[in-house]
Amino acid sequence: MENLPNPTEAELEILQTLWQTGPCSVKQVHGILEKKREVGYTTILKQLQIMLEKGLVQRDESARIHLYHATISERNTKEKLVQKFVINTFQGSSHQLVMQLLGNSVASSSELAEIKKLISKLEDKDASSEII
Amino acid sequence: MENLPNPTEAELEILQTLWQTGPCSVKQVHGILEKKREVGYTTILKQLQIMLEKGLVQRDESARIHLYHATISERNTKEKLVQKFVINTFQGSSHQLVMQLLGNSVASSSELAEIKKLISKLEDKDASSEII
DNA sequence: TTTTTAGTACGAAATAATTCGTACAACATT
DNA sequence: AATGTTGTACGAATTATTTCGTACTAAAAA
Repeated sequence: MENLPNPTEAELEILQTLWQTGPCSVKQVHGILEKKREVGYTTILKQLQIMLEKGLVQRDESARIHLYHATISERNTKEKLVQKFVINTFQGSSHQLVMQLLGNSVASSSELAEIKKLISKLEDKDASSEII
Repeated sequence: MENLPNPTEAELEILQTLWQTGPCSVKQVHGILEKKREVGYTTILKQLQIMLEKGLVQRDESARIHLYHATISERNTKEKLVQKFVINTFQGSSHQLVMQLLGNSVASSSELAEIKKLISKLEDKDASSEII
């Protein structure tokens, strides 16, 4: 349970690739990211090396072509990032953020339904804890 | 309608102060922020000067003590920051972010009620647009 | 008028983040 | 074996962010 630093923006972009694709060579990561924006091969290589130093990724060096994989889970990483964002931007009030998200983004009706379902579940939990 | 850069983390901290308190001198901002963390007076001064250059704040120089105020609205700024965050972290899916927020943060029942109310309103809007 | 106080301006150091050029190494092909 | 191809390593430039020391200026106090 080490305490790794939060990934930076560029690092997160690479992590997303690794989460989605699984273990990747530098070339693979570069190929994927280059479709989104122009970026040099060695830039990605260097990023991955830095992330290795930080412990954000590990690599399999048994073959000549090293394969990198994320050492932190998508779920956990995003939770931390969200937490930090909420503190910085909404002084810790995630409720405010939810309200703004609902107000701005046009959620589809199926998405709204899903959210309502989750809320009901939460309310049930709430109610049962009140009984104690 | 200029297009100003998004504030950095330290800049946002200062903006929050200005939004909450209204026009402030450097000393006032410093006084407020120093309660949260140790920070030098000239650091805040310099930040405000940089923010002035960027156009994030304006100042009233008519008196000896300059008064700074935000040029960008809290609402608008946070919308942009949220948008960027959602793109970086959730590939643009604000729905995912909402679900994670609800799942993690323990919302109070009154907050949940408020969210439900907003959803109903959104569903009404949705329904009326479907009729077309 | 001299001195002290309270402010702003300026420059620049420290740190972090991002990017890439060049060199070197291993493998494949001729 | 010689040559080309495809990797990794290393160093360093660039840019953004954050911080603060020192100098200067205007006002207030003595």
